[in-house]
Amino acid sequence: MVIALNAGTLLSMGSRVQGARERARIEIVAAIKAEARRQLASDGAAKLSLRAVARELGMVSSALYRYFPSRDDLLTALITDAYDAVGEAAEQATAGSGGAADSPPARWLAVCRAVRAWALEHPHEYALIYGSPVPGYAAPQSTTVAASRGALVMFGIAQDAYDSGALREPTRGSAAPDALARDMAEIIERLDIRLPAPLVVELVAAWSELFGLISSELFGQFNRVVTERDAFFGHAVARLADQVGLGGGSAVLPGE
Amino acid sequence: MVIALNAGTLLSMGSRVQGARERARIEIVAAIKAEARRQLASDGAAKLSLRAVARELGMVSSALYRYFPSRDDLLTALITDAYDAVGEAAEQATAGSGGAADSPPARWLAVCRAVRAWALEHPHEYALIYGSPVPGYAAPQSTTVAASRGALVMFGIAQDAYDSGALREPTRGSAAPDALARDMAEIIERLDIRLPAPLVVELVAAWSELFGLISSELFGQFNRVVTERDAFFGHAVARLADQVGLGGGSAVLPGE
DNA sequence: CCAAAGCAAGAGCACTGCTCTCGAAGTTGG
DNA sequence: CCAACTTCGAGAGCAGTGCTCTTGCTTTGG
Repeated sequence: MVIALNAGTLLSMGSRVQGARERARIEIVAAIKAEARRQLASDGAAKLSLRAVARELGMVSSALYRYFPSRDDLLTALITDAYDAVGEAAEQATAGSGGAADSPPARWLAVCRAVRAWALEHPHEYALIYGSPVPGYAAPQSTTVAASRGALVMFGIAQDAYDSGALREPTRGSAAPDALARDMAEIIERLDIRLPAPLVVELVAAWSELFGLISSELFGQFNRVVTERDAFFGHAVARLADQVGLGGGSAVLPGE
Repeated sequence: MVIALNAGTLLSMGSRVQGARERARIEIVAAIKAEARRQLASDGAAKLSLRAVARELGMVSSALYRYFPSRDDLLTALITDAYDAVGEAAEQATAGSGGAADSPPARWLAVCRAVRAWALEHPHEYALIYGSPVPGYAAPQSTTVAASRGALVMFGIAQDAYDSGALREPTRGSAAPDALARDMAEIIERLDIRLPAPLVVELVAAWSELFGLISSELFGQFNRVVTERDAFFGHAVARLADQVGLGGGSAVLPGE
């Protein structure tokens, strides 16, 4: 005896699911993604097989195409999820253990460590988003919002430090070239932050370099070169913090 | 009428090729690699197909297995070649235009630009070596020698600067943790350089971060974020130079 | 209650990496 | 010079892949 709910009501209620059909659909989509993630973790993106996923789920391969029109679409879904996961890891790192009360350098370090930890735990998912993009495949627009989540955390830390005056101007070396002003203005507006453009340049560079450090470790560039990875990463990341004006001078970093 | 040459003589003469058979073999191997590189450039590593390579070369697919026992072996060969290519690009950047006579910061910048330029010209080959490793595949020991070629160039620049006293000690921020001393000693010995361990830590970090910058640009992380890529890269790399003690203070960088 | 839409299943196409066998070439020692 | 030996190319074949199309069945909604 279900009370009549027309489509309009449902739409206005947002996330409420109507029939058993749709309920089954989102469950199946979730099951497919879960199984795909499992195979991704064990064999890597290149060996992710639609047929194998279907087989494991007890369905025939062609049925899977009702939920994901192609293999790349499945991968895109996983990519978006991965961006969300690393973004959430970063956010939780600032929220936890004192959270915003901690000093900006400590939060910076915590976020970097959290991102690295996530990457080490989910190497193939990390490779999916920060490694080489699959075949000729270009990440669709939809992923960009999820992608900026992590960066936003870093920018938030810098914003707090800047607002409280704890940020040293990063004027060492040559200043940021004027050509970048337009790009930075765009970023500042889109992320709704209030920071000077030169600082944003440093932040973007630091964010990018952070993934250089993580990728190098994860993709084997440090094999037989760096064995004390925790110590190396901690030091390098502290230097990145210094580069953007955090943690220099009097502030004492919780060192290795 | 061929003068008798036994195996010993040939071995002692090194690269001399004997029969038409071996001559043909190295030619065919080269042709296979060339065609594979062509397909790599157009379709990416994941779509590199042994059958397609063979087809294009007018041979049957099974014949190809006489030269490369598996697809991964072909990829390994391409990886080694790619490491060599980027290493050579880096070396030529220091050799050309004044070469060692140029100031260390200028050479540093030139090398970074050369590596980036090579990456932009050969994105798929770059992805092969600095992107996510293919499937579950671990790069064999043989690639490590070629891999260190590029890093060696950077270390050489730092060495020259250090020897001539032009290097500022990079003591800003926290010092490198002691745990890294062992790793750095190993690097110093293997690369036959004479630099203090803390400096080597900074160099390794900078080398790693350099590939973060390049990978971010190449793998789409800068899409709709940074459009003035030359300017951004130049600035970020100059800051990396500063980080390792090059180019700070009085030296004037040929800025953007 | 019945048409419409969503769905699973199967067959099938073109492709892949890789193995095995079988003759034809090339190489080498007597 | 020729017989034994090795290397090679070609073909067939296996197991797997992404993806499409058709055929019925079930759920849904007017």
